[in-house]
Amino acid sequence: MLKTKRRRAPAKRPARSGSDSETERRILDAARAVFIRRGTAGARMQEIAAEAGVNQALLHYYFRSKERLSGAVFQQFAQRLFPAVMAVLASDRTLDEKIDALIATYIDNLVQNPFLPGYLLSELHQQPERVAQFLAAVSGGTHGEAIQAAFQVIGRQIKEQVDAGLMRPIAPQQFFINIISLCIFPFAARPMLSIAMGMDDAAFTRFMEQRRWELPSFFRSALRP
Amino acid sequence: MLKTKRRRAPAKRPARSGSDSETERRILDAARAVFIRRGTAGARMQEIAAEAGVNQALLHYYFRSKERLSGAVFQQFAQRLFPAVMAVLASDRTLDEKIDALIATYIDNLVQNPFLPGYLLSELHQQPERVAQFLAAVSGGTHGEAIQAAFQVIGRQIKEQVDAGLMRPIAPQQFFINIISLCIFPFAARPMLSIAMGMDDAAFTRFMEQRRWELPSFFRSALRP
DNA sequence: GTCTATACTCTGATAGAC
DNA sequence: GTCTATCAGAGTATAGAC
Repeated sequence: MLKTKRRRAPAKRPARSGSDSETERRILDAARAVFIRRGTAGARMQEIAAEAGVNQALLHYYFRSKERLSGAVFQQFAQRLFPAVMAVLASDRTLDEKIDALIATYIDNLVQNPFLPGYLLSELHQQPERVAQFLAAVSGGTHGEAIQAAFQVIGRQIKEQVDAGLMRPIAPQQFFINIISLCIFPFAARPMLSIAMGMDDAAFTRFMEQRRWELPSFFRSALRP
Repeated sequence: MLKTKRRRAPAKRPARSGSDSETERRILDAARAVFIRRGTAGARMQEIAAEAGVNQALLHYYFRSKERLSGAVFQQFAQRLFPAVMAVLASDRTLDEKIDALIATYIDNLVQNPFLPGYLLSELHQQPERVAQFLAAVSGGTHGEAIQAAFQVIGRQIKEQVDAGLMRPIAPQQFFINIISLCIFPFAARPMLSIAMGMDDAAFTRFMEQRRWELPSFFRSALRP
């Protein structure tokens, strides 16, 4: 006998033309919360339904499948931080100003969304198909050209500083990754740090406030000639 | 009618007295590989069995449940890097020597286990019960006293340098987290970086070689007065 | 110790009433 | 649009032969 085809054909979908319905928004909010704390693989549709205060069938009515729902959530999260960072990189500010702005942008955003790094890193680590989705989400059709262009600008600005004897040479990639490492890692590793250093929530908050203040000079100092 | 009790009572377990059997080792190797690439929630016992070249029943013969198998794997990974780092922190080297040794220890180990950070961060992020297990694994009965002691030593060493006018002041926690951020984050974020900066495997390797070489002076420079 | 066959539970998804 | 009831498949775990 034949195995039944894995899943049925697509069917009607809610109009979605005008504004998203209140219910749809509630479901998305709940989905964000649950996917972020369990990861896509560990999340249960039932838990999302309960958190949204609706029943499980409605999730499928609005989003058709767990796959699509998790995709929608990932998409939103992937776009959360990137545009602001790109705006800074591509702006016409000086390199020093960009350093300050990058650190402020990252830390201020992540204090609002402390679990974003853990979620995104986990998803990208565990689900290779997310990689393409991430690229599409962040580059919005530009195929990463904007990113490469931004790096060229940074590279030029670094060279100017180096030639003027104001900075030691560093590859733009190392420059950028040093900044985001210092900003993002403490959030991604928060559970580990909480253990190793005995930090409760309040201590972590104080720690990040101090960090937001000290990082710019730490980083600039590192690049003095 | 009664619902049957969730799971049966425990039963016999393999002797495990002497050396681990060849099969048990093969299963653990396969489990490590699968858990690291799918995460605990996303891993399938069947995939582990296939990768080990045995069948699924054997996994339960040796490890009784997915829960225990994943616990054993997590335990091993949690201990992988920590002892070496603690040894450096607690040694009687100078602060400068410790900086070099920490960076070398982290990067050399992670080059061998590039997916370790992503796995550990994901697990700790998604499974709160892992937190206690992690603490137990890394502190091996010392209840974190060794960690706190190591931080006190670092704090004292920093103070000596500061008093001698050789270093700008920094909290030991910020000092340590700066180092591990710069070392660990690029591995944890490798999928993201590969996209954003168009790095293939070879490029990433070159990038980390350069980094291993440059980070010590970058970091020391950051702390110059 | 290792295998095959199977029991049992969970979970995503659908049908159909309202 | 929303709910209840239910299905079908996936997934873990066990029984029992060898």
